[in-house]
Amino acid sequence: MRLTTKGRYAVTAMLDLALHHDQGPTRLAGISDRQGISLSYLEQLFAQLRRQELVTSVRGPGGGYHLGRQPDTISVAEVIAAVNEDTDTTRCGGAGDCQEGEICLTHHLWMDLSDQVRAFLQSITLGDLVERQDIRRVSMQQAMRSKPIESMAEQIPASNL
Amino acid sequence: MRLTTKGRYAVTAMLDLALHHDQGPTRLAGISDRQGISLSYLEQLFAQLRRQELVTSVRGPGGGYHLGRQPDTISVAEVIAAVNEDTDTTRCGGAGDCQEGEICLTHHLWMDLSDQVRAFLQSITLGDLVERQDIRRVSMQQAMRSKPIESMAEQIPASNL
DNA sequence: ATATAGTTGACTAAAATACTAGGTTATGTG
DNA sequence: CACATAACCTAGTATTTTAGTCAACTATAT
Repeated sequence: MRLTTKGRYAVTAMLDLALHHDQGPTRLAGISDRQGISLSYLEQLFAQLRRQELVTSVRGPGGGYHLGRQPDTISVAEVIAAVNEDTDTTRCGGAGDCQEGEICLTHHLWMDLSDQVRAFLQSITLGDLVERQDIRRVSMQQAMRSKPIESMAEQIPASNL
Repeated sequence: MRLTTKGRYAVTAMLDLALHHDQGPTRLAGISDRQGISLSYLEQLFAQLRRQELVTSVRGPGGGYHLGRQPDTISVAEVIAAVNEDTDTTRCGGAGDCQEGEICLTHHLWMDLSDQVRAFLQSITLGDLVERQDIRRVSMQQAMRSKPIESMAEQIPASNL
C-alpha cells in the first residue's frame, strides 16, 4: 500500500462524489473547480476508478459520475489501490528468493507493515468520511462558492497568507 | 506520511542495524551485501538518518554506524519520515487557504488519515520488529534456507475518526 | 604509510507524477 | 436535426522522485 499525493487526489475526488451522492451525476468539471484538481488529470484517475468499477458514468449533457456502490461500502484503501496500479518493484517480487534463494528481510517486513496500513484504510469508508462534521462544513462552503454564476473558473490563487 | 519503497529501504537498513546492535559498528558495505541495496544509495539515506540523529557514525577502519538510540525507542514512522524529507506539495501547504482563502477538503481529510497511519507506525519500534519476527536468526544463518516466517500481526486498535 | 570507512557533491537514467492539448463519441435539449 | 455537453481516449511534456554511479575527500585504526 503506497501512500502518495496521487492517492489523495483520488480519495478527495471520490469523497466529492460521495458528498453529492444524492444529487444525480457529478461532473468532473465540478470536482475540478471545487477541489482544485486539473480536469484532464481527473479524467485519467477516473478512467482507472471506472475500470475498478468504483464509479459509473453517464455520458452526454447532464451526465457525470456516480459512485459504483454505496458510500459506506467503498473503502479508502480500495480507492488508493485503484489509482496506484501495481508497481511492485521489489527485488523478490513476492517470490521470496531475492537474495541467493533466501527469503529477504525486506519483503516480509514491508508487506506486513503495508498490510496493516491497508487494513486500517480498509476500515474507513467514504460513508464514514461524509459523516464528519468538518468535512460537511467545508463541503457546504464549497457549494456556496460555486453556486453563483459570477464565480469564474479562473483559479490562480494570487492570495498568499 | 508517505509510504514508498524509499522508506522501506531505510527501515530495512535500520532493522539490519538493530540486528547487529550489540556487535559494534555496522558497515554500510555489510548492509549493502545483506540487504541488496546499493552502497551509494545507502550513503545518501544514512546522511539523512544521521541528520535526524537516528544513527551515529564511527569513521575509519572498524568503523560503521550505530543506532542513535535503543531499538525499542526508534519507531518505524521516525525512520520513514527521516528519508521522506517534507515534500509537502499540497496547495494549502498546511496553511489551509489553498482555495480562495478557504480550508480545503483535501488537507483536513488527508492529514487525518495520514496522522492515523503515522500513529500506527509510531507504535512499532525496531525492537518490536526484531523480536516479533525473530529475524535475528535468519540474518545469522545466511547460508541456510529458512522457512517463511509467519508474521504475528498486531491487531489494529479499533480506531475512530 | 596505508587501507578502511564515513562524508560530500555532482551527475545520471529511469520512473512516477501532474498536467496540457486535442481529439472522439454518446446523448439530452431546442 | 443541430448543437452543446460531458464522458472518453491518446499522445505528449515538464517536473519531481527514485535509485544509482563516480569521484574526491576526511578521519582513524593498524
